Amino acid sequence: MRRDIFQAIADPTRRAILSLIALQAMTPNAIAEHFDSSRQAVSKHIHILVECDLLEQKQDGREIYYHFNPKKMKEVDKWLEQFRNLWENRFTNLDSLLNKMKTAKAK
Amino acid sequence: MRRDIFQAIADPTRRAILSLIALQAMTPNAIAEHFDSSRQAVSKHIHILVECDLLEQKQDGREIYYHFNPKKMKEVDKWLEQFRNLWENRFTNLDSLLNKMKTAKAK
DNA sequence: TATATTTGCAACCGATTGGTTTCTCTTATC
DNA sequence: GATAAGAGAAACCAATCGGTTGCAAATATA
Repeated sequence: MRRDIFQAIADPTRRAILSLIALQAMTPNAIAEHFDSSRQAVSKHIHILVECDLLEQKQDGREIYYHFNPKKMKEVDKWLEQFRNLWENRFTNLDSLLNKMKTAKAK
Repeated sequence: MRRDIFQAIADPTRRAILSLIALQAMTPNAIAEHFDSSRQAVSKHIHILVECDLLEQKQDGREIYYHFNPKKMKEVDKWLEQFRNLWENRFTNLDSLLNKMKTAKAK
């Protein structure tokens, strides 16, 4: 099943894993030590993150190092783009323009 | 139950609703017309978006207009901040710095 | 070679999710 | 006043989620 990046970052544990891996590549065991749940539960989260390309794995003997893939995270930033002008500059967006026109009409 | 904004934007229908409302405030019926599922299903999505402050409602007679709240969406942008330098400028982040040090050591 | 470590995979389970249908309430409209 | 329309609330349901335990495979290490 194909995973969605928005679904991937919906879980707080997965967001915490991403914050960890973004600083340094780690093995599943090392990651799991940071959480209360079992290694297998963490491993399932990692699997989901790999499925949607947020993490990449590099085998080293019997250990697997998981690396963060920033390019994929960029997709969320890209989606946010449509809203960014709404909180950065409220006077240039279409909504306030329409409101202005309505107000002008009403007078 | 308190909702999480990341859980709120995890659903594709809810993301589509947000994109709609960001352009113009709308009533539940008007929103529901854009989707295949029932009005009640869409209404539940709206309810979730209101719960986590992504939407605000303004009553007008028997109609309710839902408005987009950009400030709340800013929270996602804030969370992305920790990853932004990783895709914008790979040479200033800690990871590549450590890699450089490792490479230097190996020589 | 025997044993320990690291990891993934499968089965199972209760809670949550997203959908439906049905109902009630409020507000226009005839 | 009677009827229609807009919207929320509740009950129900199949599917998915996040967790667990148990097991198998591959790789170090004694």
